[in-house]
Amino acid sequence: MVILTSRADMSEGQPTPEWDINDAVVPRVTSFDTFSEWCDGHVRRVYPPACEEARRHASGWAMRNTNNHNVHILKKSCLGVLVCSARCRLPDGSRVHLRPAICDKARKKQQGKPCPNRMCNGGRLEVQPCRGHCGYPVTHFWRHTEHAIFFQAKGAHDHPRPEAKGASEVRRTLGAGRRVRGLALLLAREAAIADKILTVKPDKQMSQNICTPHQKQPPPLIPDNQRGLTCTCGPFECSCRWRTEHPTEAYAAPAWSPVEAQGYGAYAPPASSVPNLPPQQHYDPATLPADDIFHPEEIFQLDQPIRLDFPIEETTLESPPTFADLNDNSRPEEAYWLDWQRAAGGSESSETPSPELFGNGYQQADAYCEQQTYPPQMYYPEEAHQYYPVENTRTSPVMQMQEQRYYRYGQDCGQNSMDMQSWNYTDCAFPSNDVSECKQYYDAQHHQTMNAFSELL
DNA sequence: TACTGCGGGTGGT
DNA sequence: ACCACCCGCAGTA
Repeated sequence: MVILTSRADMSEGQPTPEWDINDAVVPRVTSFDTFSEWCDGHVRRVYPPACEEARRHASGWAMRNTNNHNVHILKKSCLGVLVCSARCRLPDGSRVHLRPAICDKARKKQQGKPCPNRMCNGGRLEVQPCRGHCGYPVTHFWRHTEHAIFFQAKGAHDHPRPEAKGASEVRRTLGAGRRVRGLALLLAREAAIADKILTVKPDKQMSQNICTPHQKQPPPLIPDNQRGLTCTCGPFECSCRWRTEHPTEAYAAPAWSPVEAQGYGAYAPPASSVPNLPPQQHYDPATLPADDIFHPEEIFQLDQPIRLDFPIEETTLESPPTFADLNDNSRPEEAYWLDWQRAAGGSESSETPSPELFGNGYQQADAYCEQQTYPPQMYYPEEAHQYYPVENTRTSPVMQMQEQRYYRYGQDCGQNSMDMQSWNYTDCAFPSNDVSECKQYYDAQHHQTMNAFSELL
């Protein structure tokens, strides 16, 4: 069995192999990266063939298959994130960011549904498209060889992370049900959800997925930096639960303006560092009332026309259509649902606050290709050590440099290392005549990254 | 019902 | 030529 090592362990002092997903031949590697489902920025990774997540081309981002007419390279493009058209805020200051359905039909059904946030005034769900790659959606590329699975991401997501895939899956899996009552039940269900994820779908962990089994850890139901908090107020009423995660400044962010909210702007993605997760809180799922299952995706099943624009009707203003209202619901359910998506989707992202918290920290994403900010803007300088690791650096596994073996679409062939493809910045989607421009920008940003990083060390 | 991968096809650059 | 994107199909869960 191949012993997998994290890149952090092996990158130091090692030459960086250069390859591009489109290279005719890709290097054969002996060490692999740890799987991360939240890759952001221009990232290259190599996973072992046995890595289940890699085999499934898993991603925390909502990636849909894109036909690139290349049977050897699977291409996926980011669908963005489902947000509230009113950019409403939860009590903790964060915003709604759900996972868009991959299926076009299902995604269209999602759009136009009332924002599940009861505190939202007339907001409706809409897809915030990803424009993180030169104005186009971030793309992921997967390429399989006999000995490795190559992954390459192009572009930096300019939107918050959607809820993790597991959240929506679990909601679906849990099936129809009714309501939850009270915080204890909410918490218990959170635990049950995580338990379900870890037991029923062990290969679909939402947190930092590490291919090495001994490194696999369950996602925290409550982020580490919140775990110490205990309160008895409900998630929507609670004003303390999430506070430690977000500095006060986050709440001083200017109110969202429709004019300037065409997008969230450049999103500073967190590094996918492997958190040291404390033991899970344990709740016995068996204690959950079987008929009390909350069914959040009901909001996507509402039989109402899809609205591409979101006119705010008077009645809407007076009585905002919310999930609770539409379902004769009480507050805790929706609170829980949002809490749920935060807990599930935020298992890793909770390591870093959702970027919408930062308000003016966002940059306008209108500049062509300028949202490719490397490094990500430091919203929390004090946590720079956490944010700056390898995720947005050009990374690659260590190769055997002595006897390079290359694959030509699966064919194994020996090759001199001098023939290695160099990183020629064609990973930028610029047309060929714009590559140099992109390269200059990339170079500048890369140097910026290194300088900033070295200062932090 | 939705996810996923595949592939034909279209339109823009 | 390359790109994003649309659509339908089939297999799967």
